[in-house]
Amino acid sequence: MKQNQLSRRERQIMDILYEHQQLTAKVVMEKMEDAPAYATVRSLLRILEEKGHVQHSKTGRQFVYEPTKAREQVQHKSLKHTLKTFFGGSLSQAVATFINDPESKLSEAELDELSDLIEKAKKQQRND
Amino acid sequence: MKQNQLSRRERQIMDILYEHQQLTAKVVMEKMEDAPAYATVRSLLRILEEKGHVQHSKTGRQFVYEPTKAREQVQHKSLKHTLKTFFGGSLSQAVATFINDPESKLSEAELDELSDLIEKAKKQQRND
DNA sequence: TTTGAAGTGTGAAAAAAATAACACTTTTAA
DNA sequence: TTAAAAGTGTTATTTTTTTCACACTTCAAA
Repeated sequence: MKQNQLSRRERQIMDILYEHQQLTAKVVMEKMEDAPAYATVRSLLRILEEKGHVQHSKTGRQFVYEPTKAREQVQHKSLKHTLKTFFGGSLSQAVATFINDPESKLSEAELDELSDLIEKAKKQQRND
Repeated sequence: MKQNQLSRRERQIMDILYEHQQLTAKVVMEKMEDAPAYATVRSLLRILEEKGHVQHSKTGRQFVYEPTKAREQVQHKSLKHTLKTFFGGSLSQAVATFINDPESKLSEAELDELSDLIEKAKKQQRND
């Protein structure tokens, strides 16, 4: 089976693992929406491991699972997909949506950080 | 079945529809990776319509499909999910990743647009 | 040193998803 | 005005996913 074609449950678990990096089957289960039985979660983790998406290490008698690919390798791809699908590929459109959402409430610190990033990028560009 | 629990193929088709807004079954098929038979794509579209994710109108004898929910209603949610899963919920972390990627090559115009957005957000915040 | 608590492994049944054949309908152009 | 081209609708089969019961293993403490 192809790498990217995760099923619904597989995707759900991978997202949880990427968010938290290292978890036991039990904790994964607790974080799942509409969680199935514990045995089921373990099965899914084992399948994900067979497919090479996940690896485990032992801590005492427990298995601790984590994604095999570093978050960094996946995050950019995921962001790009969201931008492509919903924002015509435009980062600024996405930022605008986010900023304008009353829920998001960016802190002043975060806004400053953003300014810095953009200033740096502008300078970078002038030097090319 | 629950709204958000789209299957792999359903998700794939919805993404294509959100990206392009209005498409016939044939064009959806062309845009699918590992596309199945035409009949299959039509079936999936009909299922998505039954579930309320998609609607169609007739143009001549063709059906033209589009998502029922406006892109705007969904895009923010999608972005938020990506930020949560891969960037600890931080917009600036995501922007940083994107800017630093050599592939992304933001235009000067886009950088300016971003500056503006952030300036406005800062002013807005001071007035709260 | 044994028993039970807390883990993991296996395999098979049930449910859901994916696929496509075939029947039906509408349009168009010969 | 008819036939064939280009659509859509239905339904059944196959494949994949999801589920979990039960067997097995390991550790810890009585």
